[in-house]
Amino acid sequence: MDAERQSPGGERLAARVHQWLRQELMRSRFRPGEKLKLRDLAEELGVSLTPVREALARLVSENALEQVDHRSARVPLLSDERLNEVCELRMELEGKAAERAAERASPADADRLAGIHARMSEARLAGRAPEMLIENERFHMELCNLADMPVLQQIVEGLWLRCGPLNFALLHMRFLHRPEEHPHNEIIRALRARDGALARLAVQRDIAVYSQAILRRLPEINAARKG
Amino acid sequence: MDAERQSPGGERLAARVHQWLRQELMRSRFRPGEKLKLRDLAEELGVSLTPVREALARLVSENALEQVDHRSARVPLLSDERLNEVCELRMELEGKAAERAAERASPADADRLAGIHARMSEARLAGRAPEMLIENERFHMELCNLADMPVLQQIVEGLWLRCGPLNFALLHMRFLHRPEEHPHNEIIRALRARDGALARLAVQRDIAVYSQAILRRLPEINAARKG
DNA sequence: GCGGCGAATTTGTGATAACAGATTTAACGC
DNA sequence: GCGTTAAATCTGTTATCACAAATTCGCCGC
Repeated sequence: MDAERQSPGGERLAARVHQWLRQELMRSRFRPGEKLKLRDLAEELGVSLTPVREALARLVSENALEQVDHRSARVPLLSDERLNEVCELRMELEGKAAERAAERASPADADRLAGIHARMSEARLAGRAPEMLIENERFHMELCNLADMPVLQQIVEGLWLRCGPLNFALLHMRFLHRPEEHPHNEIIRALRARDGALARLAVQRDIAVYSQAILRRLPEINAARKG
Repeated sequence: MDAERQSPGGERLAARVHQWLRQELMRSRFRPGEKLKLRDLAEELGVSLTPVREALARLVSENALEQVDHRSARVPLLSDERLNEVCELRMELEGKAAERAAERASPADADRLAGIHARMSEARLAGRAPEMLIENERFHMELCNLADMPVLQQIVEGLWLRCGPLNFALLHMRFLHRPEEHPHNEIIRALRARDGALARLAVQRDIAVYSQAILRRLPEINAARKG
């Protein structure tokens, strides 16, 4: 770690740690309730405490982590009510984003979204579940991006980050939708038809199904929090 | 500053700096475009760079500040579009909060809100403009609180924080509403009548008027950013 | 005067060390 | 054996230091 002391590419170390942690969180590497330790993370990444500390502080601010006793940071445990609230807000905000996206998307945008969904379906059929999660996130983020509302997009990203640690429960789950009637397909159709209302309903249906599926598993997710 | 070296009351220094900066931001002490310097703030507060650094990192995460060139943090400049987006989201989210608040608020809750509004009106008539801003914020936050949706409340707080630095423009402004028809009064009536739809509309009207007023001043706000 | 170049200062970043509170471990007494 | 307590360790917080990138300032040549 002495080899490249100061960040050479103008890239800040703290930002890299932050990004890395964010990704690991979305990949459900850490379980709800797990405590993240400064020195462990610093050693694994080969950096000092300082950038890790800054990254954790930022993640706490984003509510991706919570400060347990004014001391250490841990992955939050979501109660039923809290998960319901997050999903309700996602339906509200992603619904609005989808509506606006449908009103402004070009055919090329719709194609791009279709490509993401195709890769996601392919990953699912091939059993590459983590990749499926990543592509699913990409689909929703790209849809938000098409709405051209950056503040809204940041808020939605924050809401996703809260649910990330729960998604490992999806890894061993059966299909949530039958492929031919996946809400993503309907979203893509809505974009092509410039039908805002349809896009909103489709994305809300997608979230509702996700919400129900996770909610059923929530007891066992929160029970196995000793690790 | 050597007097109480280590935080005695179990209070973290970084948290205190964060809270202090947040409040100064809401009181419009710093102008949009102004750069916040680590060593200046550290000296003013009598602490070292470390806690200031963490506080700034958190505020950047909350989008209360922005990182300008991957280096220093500054108070964001809001474009017309951005301000419009923030206000649109506030109307959406605070509208929802008001609706839920109206469905669950007790008469005592309505009284409390009426008390806050009374203090706000009093401060305004007495010419204590900064106090008026504080009480106005308190009114909206308390309304969100009554909705019993903590995630929603956090998001709304974040949106307020983005507008905080703009509010100094309100200090020298004429009344936005004639006192007898202030939307806050209608909100209180809606709470007493358990009328969710009315509460939503009233809060949205309040925000819309605010939005228009600030929007008119935005050019001069952003012009005087040499600070 | 004016423009560009280089040194000095400013400013943020990361590592390290000292420290305090909490937790774990160990030992002792009963 | 069991409970209590004290020592050792773990863990997060802060201050200080060293360093690099950016900015500022001043000097020189034209």
